[in-house]
Amino acid sequence: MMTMTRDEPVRQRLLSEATRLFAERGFESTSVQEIVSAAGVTKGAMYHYFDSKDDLLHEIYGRVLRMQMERLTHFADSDASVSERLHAAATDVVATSVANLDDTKIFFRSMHQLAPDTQKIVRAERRRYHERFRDLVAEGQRDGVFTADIPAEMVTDFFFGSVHHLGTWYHPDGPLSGKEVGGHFADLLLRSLRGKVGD
Amino acid sequence: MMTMTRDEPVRQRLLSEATRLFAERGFESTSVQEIVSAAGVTKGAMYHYFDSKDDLLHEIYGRVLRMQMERLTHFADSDASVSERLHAAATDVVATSVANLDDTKIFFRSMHQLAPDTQKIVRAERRRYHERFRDLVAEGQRDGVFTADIPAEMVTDFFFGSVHHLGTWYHPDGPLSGKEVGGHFADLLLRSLRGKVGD
Amino acid sequence: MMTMTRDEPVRQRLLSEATRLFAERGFESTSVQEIVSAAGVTKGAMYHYFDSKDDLLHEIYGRVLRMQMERLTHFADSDASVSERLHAAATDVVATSVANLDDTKIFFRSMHQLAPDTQKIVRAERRRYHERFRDLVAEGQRDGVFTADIPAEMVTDFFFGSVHHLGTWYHPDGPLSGKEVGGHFADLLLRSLRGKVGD
Amino acid sequence: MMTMTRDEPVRQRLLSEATRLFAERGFESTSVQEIVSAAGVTKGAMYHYFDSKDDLLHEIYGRVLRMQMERLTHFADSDASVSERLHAAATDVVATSVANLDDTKIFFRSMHQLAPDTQKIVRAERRRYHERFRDLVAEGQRDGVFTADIPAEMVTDFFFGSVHHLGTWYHPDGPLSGKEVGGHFADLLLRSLRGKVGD
DNA sequence: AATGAATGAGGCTTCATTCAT
DNA sequence: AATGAATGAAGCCTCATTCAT
Repeated sequence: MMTMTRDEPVRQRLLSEATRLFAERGFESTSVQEIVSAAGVTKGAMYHYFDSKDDLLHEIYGRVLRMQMERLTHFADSDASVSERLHAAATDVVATSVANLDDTKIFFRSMHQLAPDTQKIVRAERRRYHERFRDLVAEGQRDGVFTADIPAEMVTDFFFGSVHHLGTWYHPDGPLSGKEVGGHFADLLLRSLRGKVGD
Repeated sequence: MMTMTRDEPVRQRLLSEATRLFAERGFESTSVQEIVSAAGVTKGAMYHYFDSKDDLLHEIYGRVLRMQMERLTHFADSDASVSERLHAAATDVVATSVANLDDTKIFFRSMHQLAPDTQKIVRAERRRYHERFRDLVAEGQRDGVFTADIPAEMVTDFFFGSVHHLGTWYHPDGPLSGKEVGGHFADLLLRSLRGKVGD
Repeated sequence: MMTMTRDEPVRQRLLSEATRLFAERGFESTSVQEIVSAAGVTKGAMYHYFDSKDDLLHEIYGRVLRMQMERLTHFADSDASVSERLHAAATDVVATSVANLDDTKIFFRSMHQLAPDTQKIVRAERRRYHERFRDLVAEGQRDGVFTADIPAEMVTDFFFGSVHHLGTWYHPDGPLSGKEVGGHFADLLLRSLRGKVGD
Repeated sequence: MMTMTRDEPVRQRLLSEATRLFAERGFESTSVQEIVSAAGVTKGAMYHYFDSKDDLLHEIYGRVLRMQMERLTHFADSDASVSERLHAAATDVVATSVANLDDTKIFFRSMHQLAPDTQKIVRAERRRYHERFRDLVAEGQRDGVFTADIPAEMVTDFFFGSVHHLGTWYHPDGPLSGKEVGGHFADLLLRSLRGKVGD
């Protein structure tokens, strides 16, 4: 009587399969036909839920960005010291990137394939995320906890380069968990901010 | 009757324009027609010098890898201390990546677009480069100069992630030269290897 | 539970919007989605009132033909002289075509888009209308009021070509009203039927 | 040794078949596939010679307009009286329209299917043609040869409506040749311009 | 060394229509 | 009376590559 199928199933399946395929072979090399076949529906169904192939990619970006921003805010706004907050946030973004490795692979590889307008929207959202992280570094620098001899902006780019690169080398069945890699990455970051001890 | 154009010019121009276009809009989104138009020749000319579009990309990878390997070897094999050698090598790869920003943009973005066989060749070459750099880190760790609590392999991936990410944010007309960014990056790397001083 | 919308409004709105859109961009270039969106309903509603997109167009033709036939009959059956009757009928069809310019634009432009069977029906109806007008011309020729050196059939096609062409050049906000244009057209027609006065 | 095949064959065949098909079933209802199949080539060949389906239609319009303008100029610039020149031009445009009935069918039926920019170009060209004809009428009115009680502009629209309508009713295998119909049409036009003799 | 016509496969998208509700 | 998800066919166009010259 009352339908239980929410609007989720088909739409969700399309997003999942698209994510998997885009990560596997790239946005441009994945055909809409492959996506809908994998999701078990027809093209018409896809165009019922999404405006275009571009829109599908846009949704993937949106999902990732919303999640990462939410998590970053959570860690950045805690009561711990700035070192602890930055360490926690850094560990988490690595763990999350590893847990959603397909998203990570797609992120920087496919950004330039988005339509110009869509790209602008995504870049702006991404910029906000970047700035929230950078502010954490800057806060530590202002407080004298971190060395200030390298611009917070560059430190952030330095670190996120490493994060985005995870998709290139990390394998889920390798020896280290995402959390462990995250810990190492956070250590590397924090140490590099300790300044010119013996230099 | 009289041919003035030597073999080089056309081939070179094709490679240059292809590099520029692949960086600007991606490999898959650049048509052979666009490349030859930009180079001022016709398709026939391109297929005279290159086997395929894939081959063109392969050449770009080859050129980059040959150059980077040569430079890395130069710095890694010098007589300086391992710290100095790693610092110099790190600075140089950043400066070189920035000087050839289009190559940097292409590198990780388009690797998966190469034909499987070509890809295998490029990955192997890239692996050798990675290992040479990693060996430098491992050498410092063995010698006790660098902390060994994080695998040299991971440190290398950590650092090269930052390097490859340069294409995403560096602008030639920004405030910092490639050498300066290289210096900062090398500092961050070296410091993060100094180990658990006060942690 | 309580439905306020009567059958008419939605059906009428669909016909109006379809007419407007078909005139504006053509039958084939107008999608069912555009029609129902413009009418503020969904596709299901349209398929409730009409069998198909073709049926919608058919209804438009039917409406126009019924109206024009009715008006022509009115003028053609009056008591006036054949010249007066033809002049009045000619004036009126122009004025009416101008008053319903969208219908006029659609008429000959989209006839061939109708399904074969529907087309046959429309053409037959149109033929009856044409014949009624032609008979008026023929009557005048038989009575010696009009010159008979040009077949009534051709005179009719000559005149209706001009009428159907109105959609191409007439603008409601121009200097002349539909009635005025009708008067001029009727004059041109009647004069051309006066025969070889000084020729 | 020396190739004789001019760029004509394939391109010409494509234009011919497209003209035939557009006239037969309309621009929108004719697929590119149907055109190239009819011409015995593949789609790629068509897109080698034409930018788009729209461009193909544009070429058809161009060809017709160039021809008609040339012929009109020829008749309008002769040494005969204005009546004779107008009669000759009117007769000729009808004969030519009948000789190229497919072009005539396409002309007003498909104009609105052209891309906005293409449409603007075609309309401007068409406008020039229209004005040349109208000037002939105006000249006669100025000279007192034709009655001036109806604007030359409207007389021109009146007449060309009839001409464009030819595609709807004329059949090459009917009793009258194009020249004969042209003569009748020209008579109707000229007579309607003789003014209020006995009215 | 280089051209340019031509292929054939495949890509994204649109759309009229149906159907369960 | 009306919704909206889904289909399936078709449409326009792009493109890497080949080949005769």
